[in-house]
Amino acid sequence: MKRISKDSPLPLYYQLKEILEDMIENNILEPGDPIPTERELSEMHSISRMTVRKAIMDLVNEGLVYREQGRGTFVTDTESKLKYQLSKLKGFTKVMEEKGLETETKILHFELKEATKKVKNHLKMEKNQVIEIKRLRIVEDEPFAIETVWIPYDLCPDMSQEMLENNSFYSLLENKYGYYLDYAKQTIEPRILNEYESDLLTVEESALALLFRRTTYLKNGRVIEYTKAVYRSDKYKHEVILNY
Amino acid sequence: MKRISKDSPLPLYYQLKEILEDMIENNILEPGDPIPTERELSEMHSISRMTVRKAIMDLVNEGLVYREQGRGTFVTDTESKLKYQLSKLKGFTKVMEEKGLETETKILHFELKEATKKVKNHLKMEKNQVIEIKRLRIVEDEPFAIETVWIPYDLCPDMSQEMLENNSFYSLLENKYGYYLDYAKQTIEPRILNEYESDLLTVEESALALLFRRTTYLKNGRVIEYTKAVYRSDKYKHEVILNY
DNA sequence: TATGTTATATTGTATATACCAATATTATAT
DNA sequence: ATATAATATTGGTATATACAATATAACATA
Repeated sequence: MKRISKDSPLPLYYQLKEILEDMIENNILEPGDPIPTERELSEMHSISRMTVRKAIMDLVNEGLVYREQGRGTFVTDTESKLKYQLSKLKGFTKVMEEKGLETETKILHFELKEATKKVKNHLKMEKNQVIEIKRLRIVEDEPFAIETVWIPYDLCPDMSQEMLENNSFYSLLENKYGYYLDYAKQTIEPRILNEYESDLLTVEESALALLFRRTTYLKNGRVIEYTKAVYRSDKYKHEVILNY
Repeated sequence: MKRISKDSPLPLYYQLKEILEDMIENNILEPGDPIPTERELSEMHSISRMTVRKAIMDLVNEGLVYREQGRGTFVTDTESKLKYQLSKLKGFTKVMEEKGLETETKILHFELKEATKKVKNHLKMEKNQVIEIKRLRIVEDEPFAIETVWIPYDLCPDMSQEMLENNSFYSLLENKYGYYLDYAKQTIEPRILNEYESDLLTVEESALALLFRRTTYLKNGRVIEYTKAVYRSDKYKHEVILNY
């Protein structure tokens, strides 16, 4: 097992957090299991109990464990973990992956072009160049959604079709460009498919669908994408979790 | 201003938290403003810096303030507060109220009846009696949505139409019955209105709408309501915030 | 004027310690 | 066998202290 190093530049509480996260991730600690007590962890790793508490409180805030005074600290059960994760911003591929579904993406269109006024507005940008990408999302060999994404050219000047074919957009942003995602505003509307769309999605014309519009912000405040996506409604039910 | 009492049964950090929350609520501390430094608060209230930190860290986790090492602690700006609040479970009236819109509710139907199998399933209950309520939601004098709610009779045996006419459902649950709401699962689908619905909503027949199905859970794990609601889509755009 | 340095203020991390509160367990009395 | 009391365990609150990391302002120097 990983151990805590006092020489590491990482804070001690953070190292402990990682250790516990790993154990939960790898099911060494299973949902419902108690984790070692504060005093045990403190002795085990030769760090103070207060430092242990800091690590555990972080995990509580992240929803991985919960505490009961007098009883102990326990790994959150999967049901509640799902509840926690469902209101998070995640890419299409990742969402489907977590449901155990196989996905495929066909890029229908990849173009560097002048931004229309509307798109510029959504992207809150000065310059005029945007990358426009149209993709067909396929789940378990069935066409599922049509996405059109606009990205400010100056934020990803060397983005290519090939890169997108081999990586998810969000992972590119994080790993290649070093951007930190913050949040997205999304609106949902009902929609009747036009001929082009129903054709691509292999449903009868004028079928019902959901239209999502999403504007995604980086930590630095800039808009990194504006996306319009139509999801066929016969195969897909949009689900959200609302916490009180 | 409120002061901290060492004799209070409430923890010191909690009292400080309330004081700061009040100051933010009443705009004594405005969005973007720095709050007093940890050492200042520590001296002002004669409590230790660590206790001050605990109070502030709670506020950070609740999204009311954010911290920058070396600079200070600042009141979250309204934009981010909105972002934080939008993924919360709230009643219809409260949501509209916060947007500054006037609402009205007409109860179309209030009945104690046998639950159908589907409803029983959604409510995860043993007994058969449910209260079925149908309401027309009106915003700024325009019909907006039609809601049908099913509530397990045993959880609210003395619920009456009159009570609902004078209070919001969620506030009744909290204040009259002492139930604690936990979270809700909600699905969203596109829908074409039938004659009855389009009539009530005063839109042309077969207009587009959004159908929400919501199952709400209490802290004790029981389902308190199953709701189906159709919202007209010409006046209403459903908006959600996704955090990364 | 520009640039690097120093001082200062702020939050962040970490320890040691003490006692409190809630719960679980064990021992005891009936 | 069952209730009650005592004890141990576990997380919760609170203090005092020291040093690290970061940001800003003041200052010195080329």
